[in-house]
Amino acid sequence: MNNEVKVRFAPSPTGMMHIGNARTALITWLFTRANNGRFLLRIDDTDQERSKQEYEIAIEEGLTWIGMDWDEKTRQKDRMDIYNEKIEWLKEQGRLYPCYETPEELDLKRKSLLSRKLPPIYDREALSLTDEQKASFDAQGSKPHWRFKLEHEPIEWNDLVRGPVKFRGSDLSDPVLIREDGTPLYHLCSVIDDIEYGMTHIIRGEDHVSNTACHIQMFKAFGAQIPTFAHLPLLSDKEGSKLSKRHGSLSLRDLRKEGLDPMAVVSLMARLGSSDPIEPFANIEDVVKSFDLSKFSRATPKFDLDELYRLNTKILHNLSFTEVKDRLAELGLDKMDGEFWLAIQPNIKRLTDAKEWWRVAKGPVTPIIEDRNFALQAMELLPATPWDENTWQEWTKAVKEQTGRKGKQLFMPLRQALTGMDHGPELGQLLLLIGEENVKKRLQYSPE
RNA sequence: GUCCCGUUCGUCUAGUGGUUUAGGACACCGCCCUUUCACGGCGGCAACACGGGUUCAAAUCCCGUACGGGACGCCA
Repeated sequence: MNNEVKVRFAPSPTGMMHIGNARTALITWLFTRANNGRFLLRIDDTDQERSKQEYEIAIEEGLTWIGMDWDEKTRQKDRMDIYNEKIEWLKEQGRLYPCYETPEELDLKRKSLLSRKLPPIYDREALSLTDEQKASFDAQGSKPHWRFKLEHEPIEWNDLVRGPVKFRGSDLSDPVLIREDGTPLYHLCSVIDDIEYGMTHIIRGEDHVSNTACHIQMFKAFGAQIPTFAHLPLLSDKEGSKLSKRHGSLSLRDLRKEGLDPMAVVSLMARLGSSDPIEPFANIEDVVKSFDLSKFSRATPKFDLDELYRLNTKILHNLSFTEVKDRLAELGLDKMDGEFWLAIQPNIKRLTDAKEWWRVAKGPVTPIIEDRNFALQAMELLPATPWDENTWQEWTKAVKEQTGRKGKQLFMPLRQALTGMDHGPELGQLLLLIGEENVKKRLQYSPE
């Protein structure tokens, strides 16, 4: 007997890991780590039709990318024996009953109820089937699907996010637990695994709230202890409507491809919708330390990509060269060194901007020269190599004395000639990175 | 359609009937720093969805409306 916190994240491998899903995953994980608990990654792949291994791989990649890990991993596909065993037990308890309606018939029933302005809840017709009727269906070769018989009693729990939640059993349809082909469905597998793996807390999206009502009765039916539940609101888009995939690249894989730092994603997702300020974090351990599930609100937070990029910029501005070295290499900037990185770091918004400054230093650059004589004059005054950190000052001082230019009149033409741009990193540092050859070439540049 | 949830500055939120000229963070704007941009420092702007009610007193309690979300699958 121990009180160790045990939590799982249970995605179904039926699509790419979406930012909304990643948020739930991350919060679940942070809660576990903040409580020194055990984290289980459970692949809910009972839907053989839609589950794909490539998605399972993408999920693991995505989670790993944002810094998550897991103490254990399981796959529902591999646990069919256990489910079948529990199914038999449930049948013996009389909590499972066979139904012979076809999907079309059920659909018709729902539509009919809806048109009478009634909630489309299953009418339990199969419950009153006689043994003869069932035998007749079986004789005709009809295979039943099986529903869990809910008790029509109040269901209540204290949700860690939503507070006290109440349901009436009669407001819910008896959930189908077994398909016509005999395979178990989500509700069954999920509850069994939650029991078998000793989950103490179930943290998931609020799309599961009414499922929880059913699940609580299933936990009871199995004689298991009921875990603590927490249902997080789903994210909405900037405008406050449903987060849709149309709105652009919102899968973890896409965000990664965009060159975002995973800590930007973590920083935003760990704080969005909570009363703690959204701030850039350099490492996930600090996020764990400050994590508090009770600070999350019931309201639907808006997800704004711009906010993610802002955080990304701030995080980038604090990364040391060793931390970005590999990622720069991935961008083809394997020749960039620490000195270069330090010079351009304050001027980049995204890591990919580094490529632009590399180009500015190494060329090709189209210099902007409005006064050719001035540029040539400046070139004549260039100090002899080797250059060092004082060279810029020496040079501009000489140019100033010689030409009488000062301030913006002095510096802007030099910047434009050297970089072809009117903004950028400190020229003193840039000068060294561009190098004598390029500097001379650019100062002598003439169009055509 | 039915049930459930939500709605406080642009955004995330604090606030559980009087302590509130509604607080913070980010964004935005301004100033300073900087012989560019960025970084940094300082300051400013800015909100209780709407309508009723309860109360001496309401962002806070109740009812309704609007808007948004969720659920109502032999998906998870």
